[in-house]
Amino acid sequence: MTTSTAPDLTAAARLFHALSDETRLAILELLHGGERCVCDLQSDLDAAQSRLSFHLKVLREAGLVSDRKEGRWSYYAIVPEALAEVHDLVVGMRPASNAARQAPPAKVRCCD
Amino acid sequence: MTTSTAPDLTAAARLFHALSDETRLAILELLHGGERCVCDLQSDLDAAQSRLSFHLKVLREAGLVSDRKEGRWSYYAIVPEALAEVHDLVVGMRPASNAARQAPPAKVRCCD
DNA sequence: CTAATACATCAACATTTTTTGCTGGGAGCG
DNA sequence: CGCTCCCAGCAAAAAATGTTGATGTATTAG
Repeated sequence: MTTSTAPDLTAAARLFHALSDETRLAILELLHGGERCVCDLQSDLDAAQSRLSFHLKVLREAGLVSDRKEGRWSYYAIVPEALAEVHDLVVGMRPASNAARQAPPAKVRCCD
Repeated sequence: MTTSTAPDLTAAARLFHALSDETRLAILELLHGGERCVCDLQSDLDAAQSRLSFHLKVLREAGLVSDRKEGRWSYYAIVPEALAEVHDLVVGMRPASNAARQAPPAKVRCCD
């Protein structure tokens, strides 16, 4: 109820930040089809291993992907819940449909 | 459906980047209720004018907000279409529901 | 055990992004 | 006009990011 639409800007910013890089979006795109190990991504994206590791870490810390170790491989996958959260954030931003023009009326001084 | 899921990562990254900053998210939150002039934002966010100007520029160039000049004020407002675009991007990322585990099967060498 | 593979992590750098302070222009008031 | 207010833009400093190469640690093969 009182839960105004102020859902922790910091967390939101972190999520969007994780999505704000081409390499990371490319990774997510590859993960779209399902789990992948780092070396797969490495060859598909033709990116240095340490670079991928870095970006995967960002995605992981943002909660957007999960990692699972099996033998000597690490499999990464998208965390649907995180995307759902992003989804909700975006939806929550839409102006109240007919968002009253906030009446910029007879103002003489703006900031008092 | 030739619409491959590769909708220009660059454009997507640019949009998400604009959303990846707390100040900018705070601005959007204020604009949620409708149009606002810069000085309103300035007092509400307690941020330096030039700082706001900078962030508003980022949001504007990303197409997320529009600006309208009236008298000596500049009113900014959310561009719903842009949010819709972001929305679509997020939706398009969801793994194919039961995303086949991509079968990480009997591998001996990973990257050939 | 030794060697090779799959990854994470670290330090050093190059780049980019933000912040801050200042300048200037357009708009309205007295 | 002269003055004040609103706001964009720029230069320099500060902070955050991404890249690269090297090193370290499990895990598995021979």
